[in-house]
Parts: sequence; C-alpha cells; structure tokens
Amino acid sequence: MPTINDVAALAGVSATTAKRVLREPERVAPATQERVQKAIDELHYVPDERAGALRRGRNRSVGLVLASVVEPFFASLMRVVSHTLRQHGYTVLVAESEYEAELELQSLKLFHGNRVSGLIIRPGYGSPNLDYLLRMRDHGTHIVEIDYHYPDSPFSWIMLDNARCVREGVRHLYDMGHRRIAALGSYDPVINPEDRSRTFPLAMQELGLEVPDEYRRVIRLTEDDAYRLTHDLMRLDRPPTALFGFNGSGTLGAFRALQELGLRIPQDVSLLSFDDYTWMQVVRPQIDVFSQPVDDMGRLAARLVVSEVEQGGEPQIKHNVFPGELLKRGSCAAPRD
Amino acid sequence: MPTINDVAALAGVSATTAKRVLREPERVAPATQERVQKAIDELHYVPDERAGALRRGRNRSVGLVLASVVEPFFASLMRVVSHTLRQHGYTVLVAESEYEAELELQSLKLFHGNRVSGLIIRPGYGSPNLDYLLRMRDHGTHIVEIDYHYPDSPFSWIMLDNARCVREGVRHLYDMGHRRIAALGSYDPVINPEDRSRTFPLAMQELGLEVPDEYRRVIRLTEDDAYRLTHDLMRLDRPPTALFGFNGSGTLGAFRALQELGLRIPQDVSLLSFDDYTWMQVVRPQIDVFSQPVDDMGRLAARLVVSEVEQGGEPQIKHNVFPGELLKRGSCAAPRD
DNA sequence: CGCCAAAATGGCCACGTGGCCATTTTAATT
DNA sequence: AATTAAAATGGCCACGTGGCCATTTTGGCG
Repeated sequence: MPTINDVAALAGVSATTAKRVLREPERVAPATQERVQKAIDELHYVPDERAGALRRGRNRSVGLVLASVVEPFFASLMRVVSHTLRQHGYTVLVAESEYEAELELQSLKLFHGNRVSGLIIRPGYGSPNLDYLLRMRDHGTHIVEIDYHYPDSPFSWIMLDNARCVREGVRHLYDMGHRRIAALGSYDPVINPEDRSRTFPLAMQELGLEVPDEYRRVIRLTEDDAYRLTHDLMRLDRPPTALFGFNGSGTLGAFRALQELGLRIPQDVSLLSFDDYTWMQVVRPQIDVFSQPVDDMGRLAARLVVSEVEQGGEPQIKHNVFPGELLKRGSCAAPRD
Repeated sequence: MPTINDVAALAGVSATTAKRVLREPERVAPATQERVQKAIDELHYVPDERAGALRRGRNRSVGLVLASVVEPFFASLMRVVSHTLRQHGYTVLVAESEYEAELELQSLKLFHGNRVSGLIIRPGYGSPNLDYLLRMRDHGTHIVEIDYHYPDSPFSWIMLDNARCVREGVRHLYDMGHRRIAALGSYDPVINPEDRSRTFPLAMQELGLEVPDEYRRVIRLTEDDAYRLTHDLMRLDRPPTALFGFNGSGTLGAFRALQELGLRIPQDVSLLSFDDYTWMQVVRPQIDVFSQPVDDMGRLAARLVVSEVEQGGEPQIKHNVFPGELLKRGSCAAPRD
C-alpha cells in the first residue's frame, strides 16, 4: 500500500510538499503540483484515514446502532443517516441490537474501540448499557438517541410524539365502540423499552378502560413475536376486539395470524398500527397507520451529530419531537357485539 | 481518552507489562495482573483499534456495499453478514449504491481510505468501478462479490443460480399457456447490471418466444421504477399476460400498479417473482416466488472474507452457486385468451 | 549586483499501539 | 552462598499521518 512518502519519492519532493498538494495546494508551485499529482495518480495513492484520525485526534466516523435492520423503518433511517453523513465526509459503522441488551453492549464496545466520534443509537436494554453510553460520552463521543430515549436522558434525542399518537389511536378505537383493546407488546425496561407500550395503559385509563392482565405480555418488536402473541390473544375467552401494533413488522405478524385464524378485519377485529409500509396499502383491507417522517428524523440525527462533533466543546442537548399522522384506511370499524 | 500508558502509570508498571495483561496474561504475575486489571477498570480503558490496526498493518474491519438497504433481501444479508463478522471480531462499514455507479464509487473510496481488509459487495455499474475494485485488490483488500458478479470476475463470488431460476420461471409460465411475458427490468451493464434480466430474453428464445421491444425497458430494481413500468406495460395495445419480477420490492410496485389498474391476479395477469417476503403470503392471491437461501449466502460471504484475510497470501478464488426454490401459491394461472 | 521579503520547500515529532529484544527478579539447585 | 535457568518486567521503535517550525529559493527593486 503506497504512502505519501512513496508519492514524494516518485515525484522527487519531500513528504511535506507532497502532502501539501492534497491539503493546501495554493502553497505549492504549479509545476510541482503537477508532478506530485502525477505520482499520486500513478501509485493510486489514497490517504490512510486511520493514521490521519490517530494523529488529528478525531475520527471521521460515526456509529449507528439500530434495533433491527430488517425493520423497514430502521432501514430507511439508516439510508438517510448514511447518506447525510457521507455528504459530510463521514464513514458509518452499523450494528443492530436485535432487541437484545447483550448485542447492544457488544456493538457499543466495538464502536468505542474504533473511537467513533459520534454515535446515533436506538437505545434501551437496561442500565449497564446506559452506563457504557455515559462513559463513551465522558470520553468524548457525541451521542444522539433516536426512536427511544432513556428517562431523563442526558443526550440529545429525536423522537416521534409517541404519547400523543397512542392517545389518538386509542381514542380512534374507543370512539368506534371498542373497549377491549390489546397492544402488541407491553413495556419492559430491558426486553421492550419503548414509549408506545408505556403510554398505552395510561391512555386506556384516561378513558376509564383497563388493560386486562391476560392482554399484557412483554415481547420483542419482531414479526414472529407479534404473530405468536396475536394467536394467543385471539384464543382467549374474552379476546380483544381491536389490536394496536406498535411497529410495522409486528403488525405484519399479527395480520398473518389473523388470516390463519380466519378472523376478518375489521368485522371480527380491528387493526391499527405504526409505520406506513407499502404492503399495508396492497392488502385488503388497507391498514390504518401512524406514519412517521423518517427521512426528516434521520437527516436531523445525522446533522446533530456532525455539528456537535465539529464544533467540539460541551454538547448542546437538544430534544426534538416529530408529529405522527394517522392515516385512516379501513382496518378499524365498530366491534360486532 | 485513557491510553495503555495511563493504565501502566496508575498500576505502577511499564506499558509493556500493562499490554501483556490484555494479550498474554500468562506471562504476568497474578498480583501484577490484578493491579493492572484494577487500573483498566478504573479508567475504563479500551484499546484504540485504529492505532493497533495501523501498527499491525491489518484492520479488523470489512466493508459491505449493498444495492439498497431498504430491500429486505439485502437487509437480511446485512444482518447475517454483520452477525458473522462480529463473531470473528470484525467491525462492519456499510454503504449502499442505491443502484448508482457514482454512489458505489464514493463508497469504495471511503472504504479504501479506511483500509478495510475485506470487502463484500453487490457490484456492477460499469468498468471504472471494476477498475477501482481491482486496484483495491492489488493493494491487498480481499473482495467477495455477492448477488452479482462481473463477467469473468477475478474475485470470489456467491450467487443464486439465476439462469436456472429464470428458465424455470419462464417455463412455468409457458406451460400454463403464456406467450407474452414481460420482465420487470432489462439488462444494462451500468443502470441494471443483473443476471436475471440478462438471461430472460435467452430463456424466452429457447422456447421460441421473443420479447417485444416495447416490453424492454432498463430500470433500477426499485419499487417505484417497477410500479411505473407496470403501469406502462399494461397500457400497451398488446400487454403482457404475465409479469416476471426480478426482486421483491419491484414486485410490490407491480402489485400496487395492477391493483390501481383494476387488473385481477391471476385472471387478468399472472405475477411471478424473486424473493420470498412475508407480505407475499398475506396478499390475495399469494405470490409465486423463487426463494433464496439468504442466510446461507451471507454467512458464507462473511466466512470467505474472514478466512482470506486471516490466512493472507494469494486469495483462493471460489465461486459458489446456491439453488433457488420455486414456491407456487396461486399468482400464476392460464391466460384468459 | 546585492538586498530582502515572499514564495516554496523541507525536517521533525507525536498520536497509541504491537512486536521484538533487553534487563531485572525469582526460585531451584548445588 | 554461589550459580543458573526461568519467570517477570521494561525499553524502544515503526506504522502513516498532521501540525509546526526551519530552511532554501525566487524575483522584484535600488
């Protein structure tokens, strides 16, 4: 692998002059520039980013920790985050927690070892991991939480207005006459750290409703977990008349389970969800959803990290809330009885 | 950020001894080990991977360049590749080409600058990019192609048996009586470099059929492009009686377009696809697809790269073909006329 | 032709680690 | 107590770059 010294030797100049052609060419005589450029082209020299980062003390790389890259919401987030960061000259290291504390911690360690200068993370999964994040912050990593944030989080974060959406969703179902509503997932700080399931029982309570214990189960927000939960819920003696899915993949699992059980939507059971995925428009009935401005959220996350990293100093903590929009399409209707 | 020297100072030993506690503890006296470990814990010391890589001359990181992280096939691939690489202690840098030459080249440059020791790539998009890959290889990067490979590729690759699948798919439709079959995408070395669309006209020819010029259009393999193409195809004077989608997202776009046009599947038009996505089982009719063993392919890609990187020396070029499986579900039937 | 400021070029070191060799300490043996 | 091998510990340098300061060259002017 050629270094700047090889370039310098080939061009017959010092290493310093060769470097200058890349970073401050106005200080190099045109003829020399040309000679050095020729050597660069000939050797296909590309500066070693690791060595540069080591010397300059700051990496041009950012870690991105998502819950699941298979969830289209996160995939879209990754797309826009990567794209924005790349425009600013940053490399992106990606990892997913797969909704598990252990994997999340592994990813954090890996990224910390790589000295990422920024971290965009969908966090959760318990206080040991929060401690690790705090330590990374103390060591100079700029951290932005997205889609979830620790209670009293000391980091900047970007969130959907989940509480508002959940209340609006529960109200939507309540107004149609639903009283037995089940959520696909109950809150748990480690297994399922997530604001929607935390708000759900409160929103129910505010309307004078209770969530029966038999409806409460802690699951990961995966298609399979939601599929199994739906099967179990609908086989109860008093099954819910409406299901509220908290993410798109979970709703897909629920939809599949309902089909298998021969239950019609919305005649036998109503279905409401988060995340506006295309498949929800091609199934019948189409699914009522809260859509999220993913691209705006991702772009902001990337920009926040870049500006924090580049200005240096104490990070300005910023909290950003985006609104969700309820798209009504026909998967919710009055309950039968 | 603490270094090994800080650890050594705190523990009252030399840097060499401190390092040894991490890499060859059997050479350090138990009492010293304990003291150093305490210092490590206290300072939360984590070795700087960049400095290590610089010194040792080899990075423990691998680049992954995909066409689109929003395509679930690639998302799954990313999941299993990341997971496997992490088990081997490697960090993954991810980028997507978004089906464009320029973005692919940008990603390659970024990764080359980061001195990734391996690269797993869904390549394509013209010879300048191939040249760049060759140069990276000459500089010691171990490259594995996946899902597509350049003709006469000098790299190891992992592919589905696309030619066989396309022939089987065309035959499947032919046997039902279809003669006017359109593919969602025509081959183009830069815009749409992809084996399925390259094989398609050949497979048709072998059955004595021709693909009309008006069916041939070069598109990117995205939902939107396939959506538009489907709209246009079905409005022709002699529209196809069957559509063959070459990837899952494209088929979703086509499905949506057919719905909008009020065309029934399979009565008015048959639909056949690659990639077995869950939504294809919950729409009516369910979609006939070729499923790919994504996890096996991804795991193998990761292992190939790791073994090449770690054994060093001249890479053993290996070509691996995986079979696709046709799942017949009801989206294909005899044409009406 | 000599002077001098500006332009152009060069030298040197540190970033944090890994690998190698050197030195000191320990404990077993005579 | 002297000898010696093994165990334990330490010193030093290079990886490729960025930043800083030092030196040489150039060209305009009297």
